[in-house]
Amino acid sequence: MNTFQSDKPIYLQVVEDVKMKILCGDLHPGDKLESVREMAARLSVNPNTIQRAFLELERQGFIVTQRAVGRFVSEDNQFLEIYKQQRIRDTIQQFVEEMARYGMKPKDVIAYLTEQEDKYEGVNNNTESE
Amino acid sequence: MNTFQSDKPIYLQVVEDVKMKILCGDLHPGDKLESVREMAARLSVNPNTIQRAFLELERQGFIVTQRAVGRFVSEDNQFLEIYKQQRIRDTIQQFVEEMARYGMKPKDVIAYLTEQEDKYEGVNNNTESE
Amino acid sequence: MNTFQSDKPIYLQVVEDVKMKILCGDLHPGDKLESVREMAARLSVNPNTIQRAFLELERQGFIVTQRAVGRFVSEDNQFLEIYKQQRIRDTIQQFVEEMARYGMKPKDVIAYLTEQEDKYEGVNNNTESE
Amino acid sequence: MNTFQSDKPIYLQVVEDVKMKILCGDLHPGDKLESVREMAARLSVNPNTIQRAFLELERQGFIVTQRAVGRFVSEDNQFLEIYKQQRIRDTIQQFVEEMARYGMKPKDVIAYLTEQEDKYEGVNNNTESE
DNA sequence: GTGGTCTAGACCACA
DNA sequence: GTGGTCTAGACCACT
Repeated sequence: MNTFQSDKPIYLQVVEDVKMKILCGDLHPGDKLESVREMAARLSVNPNTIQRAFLELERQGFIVTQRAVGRFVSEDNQFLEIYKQQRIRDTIQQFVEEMARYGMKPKDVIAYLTEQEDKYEGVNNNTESE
Repeated sequence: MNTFQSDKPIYLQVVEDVKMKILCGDLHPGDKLESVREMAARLSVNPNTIQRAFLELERQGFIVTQRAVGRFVSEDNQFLEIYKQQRIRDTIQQFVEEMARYGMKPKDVIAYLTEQEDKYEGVNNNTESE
Repeated sequence: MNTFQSDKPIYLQVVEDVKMKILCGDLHPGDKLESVREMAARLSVNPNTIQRAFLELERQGFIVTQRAVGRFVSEDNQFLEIYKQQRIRDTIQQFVEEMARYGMKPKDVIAYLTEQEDKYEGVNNNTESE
Repeated sequence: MNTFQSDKPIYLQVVEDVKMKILCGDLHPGDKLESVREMAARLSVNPNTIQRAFLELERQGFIVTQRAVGRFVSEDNQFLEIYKQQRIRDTIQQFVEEMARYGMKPKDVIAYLTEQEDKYEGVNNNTESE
C-alpha cells in the first residue's frame, strides 16, 4: 500500500520528499503546505509520523509554522539556494569517489555519460536549457 | 574505538566493506576470509555482529561457508562480474536521475567532471592510466 | 516444556510451522502475526530465536514487516499458491524417486495407498470429501 | 567441489549414502568396503569424517569391522530386510501425512501417481517386476 | 579452532 | 508496544 522503503524511517522519507519538492521548484517559497492530517491521509501513514517529519523540516529551516494558520515553505531564498548548490556538489563528489573505488576515472564516467546524453535529451521536464 | 557510522547498522557496514573488497579485487574468489572471532576482535565488535554480516553475505552469494573450516569468497566469477557491472550502471543511473531532478543535464555534469578530472589524475591507484 | 525436536534448529522449526499454517489456510494473506514477544512467551523460547525465524520467513517472502506495527502474512496470493503447488509436486516427486530406489514402482505404491485409503477417510478436516 | 549439502553433517550424508547402497543392492552382504583413506580421497573430505561415518554405520549394524583387514557389509540378511521394509513403510506414512496436511487425500495422490506411472515405466534400473 | 545455535538482557527508533 | 540492533557469553557439532 505504501511506496515507502522499509529500511528507512518513514518520517525521514517524508522529509526528503518535501525537501526535494522545494529544491526542485515543485513547491515555492511561501507556499502553504498540506495539513498534517491531509498528508497523513494521502500517504496512509500515522499523523504522528507526518508531525515528526514537519518538525524535522522546520528544524532544518525548510519550512516555518504559523500557529493556527498552517505551515509554509521558507522564504529565505538565499538559504535554499546555498543548500541546493552544496547538495549538488556533495552528490557529485560522492559519486566520483564511488566510481573511483570501482576503478573508473572521471574520464570513463564522462564517456558513459556522453553516450547517455541523447537518451535524456528532451526527457528533463522542469529545466529549460540555455 | 570503532570507525563505524552510527546511523547504519554495524553488520550492514561490515557487509558493504567485505563486498567492496571483493568487487575491488582486494579479496579474490576462493580466498579464505577471517574467522568470525578474528574479525570481531579486529573490529572490536561482538562476534554475533560479524556472524550476522557473514550470513547476509552468504545469502547474497558473495561468500560460501564450509562448516568447521571457514568462509571463502565465492568462486562464481560470472556472478561477481555481473553484479559489479550492474552496480556501476545503477550508481550512474541514480546519479544522473538525481542530477536531473536538480535541473542539471548530463551535459552540465560532464562539464563539472571535466573540471574535476585534473585533480583526480594520478590519485587513482588500481586503474591502468595510459 | 518445548515440543521441538532437538535435531533441528528451533528457529527453522518455527519457520516451517508458520509457513505450513499459511499454506494450509490457518493463516490468511494480510493476517497479523503474533508479535515476537508473544510468540516467544507462548513457545517458551528466547525472543531472538523468534526474531530469527521471522527474518527468514520475510526473506523467503511469506511475511512482510511494518516497523513498529507488526508482521503480516504476505498478500501475494499468486506467490503463495505457486509455492504451494510447487511444494506438493516436489514432495510427490521426491517420494516417487525414493520409492524407486527401493525398487517400488508407482504401481506398487498405488496398491499400498489404496489399502490405506479407508483408514484415512473421514480423518481429513479441511478438504471437501466426495 | 563437494556434492554435499551444507545444512547436514557430512558424515551423516556419508552414512545415508552407504546405507542406501546396501539397501538398494549396490553393495551386497559380505562386500568389502573402501578403506577410510580411499573414500576420503574420492569424496575430498577429511578422513576423520569418513571414520566417523563408518563408526556410525557399525553402531547401527550395517557394517562390521575386521581389524587390520577391512570393513564389510553386514551379512545379517534378516536385519537388512526388516530395516528396509520398516523404512519403506515409514516413508510412505510420512508422505501420506504430509499430503494430508496440504488437503490432498490418498485418492488425489493416487490420481497423480497414475498419471506419472507411464513416465517412470522402464526407468527403474535395479528392479525386475514380477 | 571453526561455524551454528541459543539465551539473557539491554537500548533505541518508530508509530 | 513494536521491531531492530547489539552485547556477552554459553554450548554444541563438526573437521
